[in-house]
Amino acid sequence: MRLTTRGRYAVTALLDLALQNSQQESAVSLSDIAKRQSISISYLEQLFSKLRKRGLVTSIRGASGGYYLAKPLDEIDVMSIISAVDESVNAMQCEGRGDCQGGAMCLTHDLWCALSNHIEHYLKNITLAQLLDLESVQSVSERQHLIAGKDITSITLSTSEVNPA
Amino acid sequence: MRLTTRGRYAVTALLDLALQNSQQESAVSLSDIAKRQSISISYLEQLFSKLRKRGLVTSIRGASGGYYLAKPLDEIDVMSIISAVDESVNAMQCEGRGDCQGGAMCLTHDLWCALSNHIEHYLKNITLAQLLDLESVQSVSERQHLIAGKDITSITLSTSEVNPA
DNA sequence: TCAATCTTGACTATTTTACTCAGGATTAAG
DNA sequence: CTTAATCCTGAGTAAAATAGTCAAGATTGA
Repeated sequence: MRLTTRGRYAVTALLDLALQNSQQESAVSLSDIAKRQSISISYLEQLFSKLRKRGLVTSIRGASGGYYLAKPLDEIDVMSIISAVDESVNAMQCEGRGDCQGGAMCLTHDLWCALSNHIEHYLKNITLAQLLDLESVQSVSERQHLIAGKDITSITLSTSEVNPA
Repeated sequence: MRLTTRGRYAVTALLDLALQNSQQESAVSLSDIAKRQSISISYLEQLFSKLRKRGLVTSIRGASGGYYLAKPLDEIDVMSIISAVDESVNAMQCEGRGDCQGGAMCLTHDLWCALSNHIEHYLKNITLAQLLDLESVQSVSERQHLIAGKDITSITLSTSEVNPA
């Protein structure tokens, strides 16, 4: 199982790209994203290389080049982003093969298998479109001068049923 | 976010302990668990030290000593086990403080916050008692000679709604 | 032309993981 | 009382992963 800052950076960067794309016609350069989100350009280059190979972004080379989202906002989910930059989001060391314990299945195989599926399903159902609508994303992006302030209705992630506290 | 093999080993070991406790009166030694689950004794000692400090197991020192579960099976959930041996299962680097980006909240703060809550809630609702009832745990433990074979009704983890495939 | 940008791949410091090792404390059994 | 089995503690370590940096090149708008 890997849910590290790398995946987080990737989602943040794509969210920034999405916000900027909505404000301007031209491609968005990595140096812009780097400044705004406090991520090093070199590191972003690494991440975007993988994102491009997975078909999540398209690139324009040369001066005034940069990146665009390759798909509509509601067709890019968080799971795709994370799995593009991390090798796996799999909680199982046997990668589903069931040979955890010297070729045989270990006691907790099914537990980790179910957990992986659970997380995967959860992240697959959150798209960039949904994230953009979040109130918190709106307010943070205003602070970062990504977009102009606008009236929004308060939208929350559908986690009320899993976070009753 | 940390869901590594360490947490896995801990759950596996406690599951072994639970199974053995149900078969014998005496305390279960780490060397027994080590043999059956292919985990080194030294590593188990490290894990059980943390599990004891969290009140999940009780120990008996000296010859023919060992461990018992400190609570009933249905009061020990997977989340407690994992958080006992891993520092955190928190997907956020700011640990919920919201100072992800140089003191301010980053764009994806709420997403990771929701994800953490989601996983946490999921794992809190799986207890050792439930795991013991799993058909796969039963069959694996029979292979490991932990328990005698017995007729069981097929019970599955309640993941059908998250794993439709 | 040239400066901005993407592209690629190698390199590196730090941290985490998954252990091992050594020695001490405790206690049931002989 | 002695001994062996066990828990207990803390330090040490090799390998892997993470989170980057660095250098050199390719492309292209201005």
